[in-house]
Amino acid sequence: MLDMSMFRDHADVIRSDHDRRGIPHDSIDEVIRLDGEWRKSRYEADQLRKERNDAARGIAEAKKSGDEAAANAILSEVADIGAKIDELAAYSDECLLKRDSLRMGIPNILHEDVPVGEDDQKNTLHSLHGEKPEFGFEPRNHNDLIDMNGWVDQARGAKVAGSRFYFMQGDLARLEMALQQYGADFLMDRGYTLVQPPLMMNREAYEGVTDLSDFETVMYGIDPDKYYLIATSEHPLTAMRMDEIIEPSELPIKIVGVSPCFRREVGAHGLSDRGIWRVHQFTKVEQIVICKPDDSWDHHEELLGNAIGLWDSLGLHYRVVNICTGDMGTVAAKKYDLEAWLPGAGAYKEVVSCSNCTDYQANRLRMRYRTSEGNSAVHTLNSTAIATSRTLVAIMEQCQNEDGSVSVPEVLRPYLGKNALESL
RNA sequence: GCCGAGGUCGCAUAGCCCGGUAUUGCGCGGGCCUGGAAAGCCCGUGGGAUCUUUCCCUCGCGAGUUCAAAUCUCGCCCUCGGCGCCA
Repeated sequence: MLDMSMFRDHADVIRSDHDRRGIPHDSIDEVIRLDGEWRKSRYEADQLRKERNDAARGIAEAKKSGDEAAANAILSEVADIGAKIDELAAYSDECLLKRDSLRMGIPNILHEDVPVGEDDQKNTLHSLHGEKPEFGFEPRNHNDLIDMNGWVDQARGAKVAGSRFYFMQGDLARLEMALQQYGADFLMDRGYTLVQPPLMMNREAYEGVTDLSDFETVMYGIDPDKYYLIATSEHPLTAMRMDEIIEPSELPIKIVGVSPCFRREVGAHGLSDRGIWRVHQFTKVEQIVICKPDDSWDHHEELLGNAIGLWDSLGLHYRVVNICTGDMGTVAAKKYDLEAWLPGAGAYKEVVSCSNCTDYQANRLRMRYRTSEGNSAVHTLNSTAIATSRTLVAIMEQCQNEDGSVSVPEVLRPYLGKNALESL
């Protein structure tokens, strides 16, 4: 959510950002109008409240000196003031509520480096990493590899839960655990604190960190308790400090979170999605930074650097892209994706997403830090380190052998105690 | 699940019985003092509006009673403690 000062003093910045995104200005104008209405009615109600408070003080004085007649005189003068205040207050509350629910839907201001374009075809190449693997045979896609090795039981996953649920088993499950451990160790070495978050959140906290439409398409809701299963540990870990005023000495807060992630994946179907590339549940090692506004762009590059260091150490081939305006979403001001090469699919596909959300989440979460000029919103950033299911797919496809076995990346061998994944 | 206690400004606290301007300490920021510091003293330290001067709101949340609610009434949420159940 953008700060109100943006609408009052720099509406032109929001308008030109909407132009870059190719969306209309209606909501901006309406927010500004409602803000004016709110301020006006709020001021009038405040004046009436002042009258009432003055009268109440007068009555208190009169009663203290035993002058009942004077007290009653004041009382009759202000008899109907309460009703007037209620009426104005109801109107001003309504304006405020409308203003802010509209404001929640207005996206963050994009960084100037964000390329303009309508969809992911217009994302720009940032860098290429690792060697594209060459095979002396026709490489298989990961779905064939998990089937022939018995590593994932999709049919029984569908039976006990539903489509896109799965049982992961044997050496692939061991590799999954190794990735979690390795990813967490990698980031702890770089000064990040390991945190395991709650896997469910309440609505209020969740609204602080995500696009509202995600409640329909992404998150699972748990009734009757009104909880939501987290779609990523970014959500609880960012909301962790909501409603807090953070001492500057605590900043930057650097966290590595490890958790299962739950996603409805509404609308995703099709043969190309078979396997574990797009599933309802996976585990993710996530990087989180909460910092002072002036430092956030440096931290954004740091998070990208960590992801690159981690993926380079796995020996995989991938590229980094700079996400364009049309592919950006509501919350981030700038986003890099890492896209791993999948030889079986013959394409680069998204495995890491690295975002600077500036003060957008912090404003909604009322998450501030203390400065000598008062309290000011912090900036929040997040980046995938390892999304296990997709990393497993990249490893399977890039490190596969002709017999269908899969070589384990060097750095993971100590965690598994073997050099290749064996079939079940 | 049952019983009990509690939720007040960044933290800690007083006020609640008996309705009438949110108390004090710590921390933090600024100032005075100093060669410099410490100590001491003074001011500030939640949100908002504003004619820049003042005003309004804020005591877990919401309703009610009242001229007036941190304070009284009702409902809800959360935390802590005890008991029960439990990986």
